[in-house]
Amino acid sequence: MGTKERRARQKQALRQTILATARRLFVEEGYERVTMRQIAQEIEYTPGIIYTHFADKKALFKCLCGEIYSELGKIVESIAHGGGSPLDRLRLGLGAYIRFGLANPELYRLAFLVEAPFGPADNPIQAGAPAGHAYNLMCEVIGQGIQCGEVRPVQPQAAAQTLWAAVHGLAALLITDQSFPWLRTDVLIDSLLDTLVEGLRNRGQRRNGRRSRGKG
Amino acid sequence: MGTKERRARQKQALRQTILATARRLFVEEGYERVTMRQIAQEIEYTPGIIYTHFADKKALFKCLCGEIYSELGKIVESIAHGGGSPLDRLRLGLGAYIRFGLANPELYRLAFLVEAPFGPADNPIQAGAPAGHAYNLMCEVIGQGIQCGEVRPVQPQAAAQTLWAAVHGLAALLITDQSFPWLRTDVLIDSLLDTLVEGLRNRGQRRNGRRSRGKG
Amino acid sequence: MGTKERRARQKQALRQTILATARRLFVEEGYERVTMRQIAQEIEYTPGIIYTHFADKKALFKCLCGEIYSELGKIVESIAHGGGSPLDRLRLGLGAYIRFGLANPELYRLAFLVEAPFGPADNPIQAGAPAGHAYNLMCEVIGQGIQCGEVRPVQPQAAAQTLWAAVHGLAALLITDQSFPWLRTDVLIDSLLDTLVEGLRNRGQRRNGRRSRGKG
Amino acid sequence: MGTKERRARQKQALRQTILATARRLFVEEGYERVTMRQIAQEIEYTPGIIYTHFADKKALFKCLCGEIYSELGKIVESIAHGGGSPLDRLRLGLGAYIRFGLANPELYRLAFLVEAPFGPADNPIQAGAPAGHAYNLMCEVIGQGIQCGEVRPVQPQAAAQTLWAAVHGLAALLITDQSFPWLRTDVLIDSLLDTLVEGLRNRGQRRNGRRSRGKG
DNA sequence: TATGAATGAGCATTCATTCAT
DNA sequence: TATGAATGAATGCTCATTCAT
Repeated sequence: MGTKERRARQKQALRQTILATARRLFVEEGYERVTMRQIAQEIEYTPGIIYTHFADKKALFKCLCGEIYSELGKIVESIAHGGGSPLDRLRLGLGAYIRFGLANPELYRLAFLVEAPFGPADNPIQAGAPAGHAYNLMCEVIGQGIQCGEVRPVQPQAAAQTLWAAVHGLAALLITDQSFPWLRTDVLIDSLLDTLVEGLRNRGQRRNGRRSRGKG
Repeated sequence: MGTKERRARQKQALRQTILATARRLFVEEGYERVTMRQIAQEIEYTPGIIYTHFADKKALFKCLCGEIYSELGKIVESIAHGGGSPLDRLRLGLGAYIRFGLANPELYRLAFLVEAPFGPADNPIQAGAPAGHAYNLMCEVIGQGIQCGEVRPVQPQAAAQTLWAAVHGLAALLITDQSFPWLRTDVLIDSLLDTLVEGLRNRGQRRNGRRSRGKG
Repeated sequence: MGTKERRARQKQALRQTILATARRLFVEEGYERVTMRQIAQEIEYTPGIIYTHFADKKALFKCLCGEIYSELGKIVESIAHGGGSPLDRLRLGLGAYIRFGLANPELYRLAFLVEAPFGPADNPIQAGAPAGHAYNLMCEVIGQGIQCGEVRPVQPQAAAQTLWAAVHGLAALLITDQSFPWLRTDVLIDSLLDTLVEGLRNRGQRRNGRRSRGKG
Repeated sequence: MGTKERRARQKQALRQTILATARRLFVEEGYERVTMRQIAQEIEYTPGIIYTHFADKKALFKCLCGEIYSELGKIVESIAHGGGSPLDRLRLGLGAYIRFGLANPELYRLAFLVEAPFGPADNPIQAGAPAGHAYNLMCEVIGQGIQCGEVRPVQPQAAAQTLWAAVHGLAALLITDQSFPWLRTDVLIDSLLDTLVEGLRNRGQRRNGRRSRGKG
């Protein structure tokens, strides 16, 4: 009989409803200001029901974060694994990162801007393989760029952290600070990526840097 | 009567004490986790006294934000008005921005990270003239750089917003995400500024770009 | 139909399982701290099932108490009916009482220590015929002791109540107060029984009773 | 001005009211079943007020226990320090103990029968100097009795623990089990004390006491 | 018979805020 | 001006119990 299945499906659906509602509220109001009662009320259940799906408020929040890190990680990876020169792939990946953040401001805020209730120990950002993996990929790609002479001889890790910081900054400000007279998003993204990529590019004074020679 | 004056002075002093204490606490623990009692206890008064200076907790917080925007703005300005080539001044200013943020993670967090209990409507960031002024200055300096050939022909506003975003990103991540295995702060700041400045520098194919000539 | 019987048997079995599990849990954690869910989980059923056997938590608890009084009563009886002089039987019975209590601290606690959710009105201790029976036996044995000259001429009821109180006290304290630096259980039991039995013993009208002779 | 004093007095009065009410409720219903709300309602204040006098529910309870241990300890001490032979003093002290328990059944219940929310670590019974002191005194008095030949050669600690257990048992049962057909309190106390004291008394130091002869 | 989703009342505790003094 | 007692509403969370299936 399908009774069991239907029940399981319904339970899953409710779980999703809880997650979606919580996600929205956390984003709108911040972790601390959202109450379990509020979430319950929004989904028209009693608070207790949430505890049949998540151990506590923190667990609910963590679950949301996990989802997001995973999504973001996958996107970046898929691009970094694609074709093109290292700097091209870097540019694409960073662009995808920002655009994902801007396309999902709630998620991005949730994952990187909402004050997390985590101690440094159980921060899912590093525990989460996907995010860590994406970071490692960036280091790799930068290393490849250096080897093939496309990228200045920088420390790959420093560069990777730098690049991440920069794109995070743009995403964060655009999401957070909607009252500032920002230029068009496309313009800003291009401007940032131009600056970052050109700032990393090997200008090949001594060697045969492709670009500079091609242009010179 | 000097009595009145003395009283006014005392009141001002108390107000400052409250602000200083609140700043420290908000920063150490976050807006939500700081209680009025905590502040009062720290200054060795009763909670009620705070309400003779500020309407409520939110008002106290807003007042602090205003102060911070102002401080940051002044620092950046002072450097941008100094000597050196445009890119040099830019680099100095951006570095000062990050370093100020990292030296005062508390304030920075307070001013730019989301814990604020503000809706987008009453965010004091837009009201803050000082911050706006610093932004205008950056545009100006970039314009000067373009004119003297040191900087690629970019749109000054786009570049200014881009640069701010990048340095904000680094400050924000370093402050927020203490569980990530960051490299040394100095290395990261230099790496970021190198990338940004080089990414903006005119590679002087025709003219005498300082850097390329010095190295070539 | 054997079906009906089997069902009845199964239901009985489940009831026993519930009782056994509840007994263990109540004892390990106390009435208030045991939850119906906990019991249900332990027997691998859902909480609802308990309500098909017992009206509510209180009823379940009462049922357990009844069982316990009965067990204790039987043990004491069996010994009192055995052989030996009255004081010997008394000593054996009292010892058995304490040892039963200490061997089943859970049950003892359940039956005689205050965690019960009963008002004085519906305390099942008075309803428990078995316990009462054991008490009557004690009076009888003491009477026999007096008659045969082994026991001082005391009021049998007073002595019986006294003895019960004393052994109860030791059992209760040892069970309840595990933080006190008690001596070895055996030592304490012997010490108590020595004192009680000697305190009751007739000091030798026929034999060389010390005191009476010393005084005479 | 007496304002401060009056306030202090009022605060003390409220504290006493809280203690008295809590004591009554804890005794009537047991620690777990009493809620802070209940106490608050009873004294016609909001729950918060309790927390201005006691850190939490546990602290409130501990405070009550402390009071009781102290009272009991003092009573026993004062008697043990009085005049008379060791056994006389012992008898008086034990009697006082029971009578205090019966005269203050609520307190006694609170201190020794209510299921305490303490781990073995922070049980005030041993931390509490008064109770511990009383116990030491008993050992001492018993030791004196042995030395002067009034008491059988027993292990003082074992005897002390035994005696305490016995009187506790009587107090506990009389308080707890009001439905049993107990004889008159006086009769029971005398009966118990007779048995205990005679059970401890040395039977014929100079002559042929059974035990001493066997050993001598 | 047994499930398990769901409830509703309740818990200890916290805190911004008020107000008589 | 400053106090501090007191409030009232809220918070995260728990649990005995119910009931459609």
